Amino acid sequence: MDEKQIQQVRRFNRAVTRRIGVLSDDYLGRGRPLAESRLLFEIGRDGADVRTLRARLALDSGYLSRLLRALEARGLLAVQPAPHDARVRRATLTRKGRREVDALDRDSHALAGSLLAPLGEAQRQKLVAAMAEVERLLRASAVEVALADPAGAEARACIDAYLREIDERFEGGFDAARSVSADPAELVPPTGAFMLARLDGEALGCGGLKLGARGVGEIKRMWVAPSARGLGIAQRLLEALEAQAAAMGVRTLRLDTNRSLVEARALYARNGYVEIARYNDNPYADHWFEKRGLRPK
Amino acid sequence: MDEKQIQQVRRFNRAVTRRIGVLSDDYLGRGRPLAESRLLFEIGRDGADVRTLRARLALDSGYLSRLLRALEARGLLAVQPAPHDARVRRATLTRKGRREVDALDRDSHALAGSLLAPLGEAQRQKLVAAMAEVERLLRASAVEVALADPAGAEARACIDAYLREIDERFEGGFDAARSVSADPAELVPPTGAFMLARLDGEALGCGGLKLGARGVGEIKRMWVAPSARGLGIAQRLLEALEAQAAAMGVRTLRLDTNRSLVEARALYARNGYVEIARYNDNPYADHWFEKRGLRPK
DNA sequence: TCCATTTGCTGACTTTAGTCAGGTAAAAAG
DNA sequence: CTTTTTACCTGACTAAAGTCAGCAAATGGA
Repeated sequence: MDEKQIQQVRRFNRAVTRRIGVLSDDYLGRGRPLAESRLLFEIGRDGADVRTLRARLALDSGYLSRLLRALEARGLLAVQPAPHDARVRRATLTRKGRREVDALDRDSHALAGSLLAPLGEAQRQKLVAAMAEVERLLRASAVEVALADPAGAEARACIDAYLREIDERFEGGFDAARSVSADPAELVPPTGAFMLARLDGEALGCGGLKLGARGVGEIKRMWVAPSARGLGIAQRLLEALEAQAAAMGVRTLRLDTNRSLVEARALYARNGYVEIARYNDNPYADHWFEKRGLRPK
Repeated sequence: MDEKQIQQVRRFNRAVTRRIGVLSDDYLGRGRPLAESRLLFEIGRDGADVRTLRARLALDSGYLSRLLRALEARGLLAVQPAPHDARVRRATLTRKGRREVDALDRDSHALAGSLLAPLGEAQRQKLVAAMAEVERLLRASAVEVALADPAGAEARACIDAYLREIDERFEGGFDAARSVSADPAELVPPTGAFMLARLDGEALGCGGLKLGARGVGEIKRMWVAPSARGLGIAQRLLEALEAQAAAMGVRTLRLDTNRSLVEARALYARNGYVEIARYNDNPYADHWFEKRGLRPK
């Protein structure tokens, strides 16, 4: 990795945590402990389960409980058992609590404004654009790709979303029964593998690998959530699948795809897949690709 | 101000404080209080005066003293009177302290690397470029422009730097005695005004205003430190001087400039100054500008 | 039905961060 | 040669943040 790049990231970290960190502590403190402000903010207008809050704010159970009691005592929120499971408790803001959150919101707004205010319009636009880019790429960098159980809840959600999407995009829709199989049961060792991409624990992409005979494997079920496209996630899923395939003895990877999936074709072409003749009778496929010469690293 | 811009800044703040803020606290904590880590880092390999540390870290005198004692007790640093002034005390790292800072340094390096690692080279380059842009513009946004005493230490330093620079840049050098006067004494009310631009308390730009007869004022001593150019500081100094001039009854602003100061001419042209005939006998001036119709807002 | 697990709460801590009111020595000002 | 200011330190606080062990209710599976 380039040393200059790392130096720039470090300068950025220092500059931004100083400027923004300190400012937002001041702004959002509002005379109340920061942890309480963050908690109010995180509960938000719709309320939230205590366990969700614990996970999102990474707080100790005891500490969080105490914070909730303190805010409850001041009439900012109420905690009740959740309807579906009485062990779980749900925190909701009172009217007074919502007013407080509104005030926090205004402060956060003012903080953002105070960063932009000294700049001229041209500089503002540049700053905002650069911030959007940094945010986008930090999101991309936080995505984790890992092996997962294709029968698990997250995997099923991804696969369902994938099937719904191609049913919409393919001319004439899509019926899994008429296509080539890729059951969850096939996508586990020793007959295959399955990868999930997660951001902050939420699954937003997947890809499957199905092993065939004589060192040939097939890529199936490649999908990325629409909200997360353009972050290079498909690329990383593909790389992970290739590495996994190679480790499982695959030397040649194949895949088929529909003419409506333009981005997918571009992805495969970029990664050294070349178009070949039809190798299966999948009625939904219009293009067939192959990449030879995979090696375990 | 554009609401969308503010929303983007807020999203950025959230994303960055979550991703980077939390990460760097974890990384740089290293089992020791964060304040101590920051202090070690700030002392650095060359050591630093205690008062400098106090200013840079914005710490209470007593608190800082205690932090220094704690690190001293663990043999990480030594504090001695400074040679030139025995009230001032200078903190320097011991060998053990330097090893600690090296470790912190490695961690910070690793943190930066961990942000870049999941990305491909193209994304990395984009991220690093966007970070540099954000950092640059946040610096610009943190610059404060305010009236200052032109005889004060900071102002004198800026004016001296200005004179040295034009002595270098003008063909044949520059001799203040042969030019039009702009003594500090003239640049205070009621005969003038003086503005300083500061970043984190450090002066890095100035501009003077000298009042003449019949609502005519003259801009003098416009200068920005080379390290801070390209941030739009001159623009903000000029705007501040114009506002001040208008408030003091000026309706027409003039200035002269040397042919070697190309950026300055562009600045004035951009701001509605039009070139006029020679209005003084300054031997160093090659261009004369004027802006009419100033109004107090 | 019983028992392990999950979820959240309480009490009793510790550590970290930060503030404030003096006090002392050195240097600068008068 | 005083007086004032500067720079730093110490002691005595407080508030915020966080940790840990143990407990009790609800739940789900054996």
